[in-house]
Amino acid sequence: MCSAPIPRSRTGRPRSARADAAILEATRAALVELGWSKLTMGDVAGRAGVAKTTLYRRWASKNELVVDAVAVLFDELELPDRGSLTADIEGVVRQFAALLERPETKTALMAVIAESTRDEPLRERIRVSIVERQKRLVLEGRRRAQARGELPTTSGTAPGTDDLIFDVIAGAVVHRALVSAEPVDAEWVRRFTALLLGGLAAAAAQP
Amino acid sequence: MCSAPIPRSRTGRPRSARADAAILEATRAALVELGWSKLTMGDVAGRAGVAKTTLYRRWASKNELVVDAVAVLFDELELPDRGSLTADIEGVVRQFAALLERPETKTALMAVIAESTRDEPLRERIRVSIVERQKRLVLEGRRRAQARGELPTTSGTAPGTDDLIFDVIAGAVVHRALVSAEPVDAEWVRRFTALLLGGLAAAAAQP
DNA sequence: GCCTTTCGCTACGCCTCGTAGCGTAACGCC
DNA sequence: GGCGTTACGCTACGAGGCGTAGCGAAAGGC
Repeated sequence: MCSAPIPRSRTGRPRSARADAAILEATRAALVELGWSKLTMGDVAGRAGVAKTTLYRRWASKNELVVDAVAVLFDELELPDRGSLTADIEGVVRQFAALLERPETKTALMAVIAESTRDEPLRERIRVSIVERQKRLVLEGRRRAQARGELPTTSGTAPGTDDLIFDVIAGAVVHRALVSAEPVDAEWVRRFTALLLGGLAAAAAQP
Repeated sequence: MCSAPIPRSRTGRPRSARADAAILEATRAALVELGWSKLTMGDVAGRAGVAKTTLYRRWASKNELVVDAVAVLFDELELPDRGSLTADIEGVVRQFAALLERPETKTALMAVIAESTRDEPLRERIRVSIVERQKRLVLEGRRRAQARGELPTTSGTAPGTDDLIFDVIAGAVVHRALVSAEPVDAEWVRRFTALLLGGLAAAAAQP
């Protein structure tokens, strides 16, 4: 999330936090207007009102800049208690779909993932800033469902189940929205959730 | 799939089919070596032994070229009858995962999908050349499972079910392999298939 | 008030893009 | 076999982005 992890000198002129915010905001604006492929570092610098060199002092490449600019959007995802596991899943699926509808996430997410297949540090950055960060939703949802008695306790659950569920939910929604390019409407959400819950129930029945 | 659909004049020197094949092969080789972002049209032309202008006469952009170069790889997917729906699903999931392990598909697939979010014709090209084309696997698998009595007949199945299943399978595997960047090993395949089948069984029990 | 670091700015070499123009090569048709 | 048509290889070009270097000025810590 932060442009320079920690090891920054204590002396000298400090980096402008204002510039950081302006750059990330400008990056998102540029993504909306231009999309990933036509976004240029010079353009972002111009929008943010900073010099291009300032930009390169903080982010080594367009990839890392965009990851940071988009990552914060995913933190908007929430999991309010809707009373049942079904409602909780449907709610988060709808939220995630809405997030993927936004042009800046739509055009950036797949692009940085594509780049990450050839760039291990970038993949790690994505994993830490976005993927692992949002698994909290699965953990919270399961914890709540267990409290309600809708799912068996953790002791009876195989390790890696949360990862599996996360891949299924996020993967299906992304594929529906960006690859199939068809709407994630109420009907689809209902049916997908029913499918997933049916699978979870079956798994709970016979470990 | 074909570079120029059909409306090509009958007179004059015909386009070299040899060049077509060489270009697509060179594109795949370049994807393996350089990845998506560093692949250039000039480089592909050089590898294929053709002039850069020849390349532009057939494909308007790098995006369309790569879609055509990669699309044929997906046709390798097969669905041999493995005796049960479980085995059929596990088999195709393994095949799909193996395909996504190949560097040329790994780096290209996400990239062209990212581009397609801002390029309607490209999205359509992907849909026709790859996505819709591979739904045949779902249709065939369901048909077979119905013949075995493992699934109810089509009449009792809601429309769009095949699309849902396709999004779940393809989405989950892609997400596991490229986003989570963890191996699609035998254990994961087994558990994912069990989850999906449990969901299908539940859906069949109560329409 | 000095030292250190960042800042904005300008300029640069390098590369890729996509196109234009040329002469030549390969085919269908008569 | 000749003619018309189209594709081909080649060269060259302007446009534009990349990433870096070097400068003087500004903004903090001590």
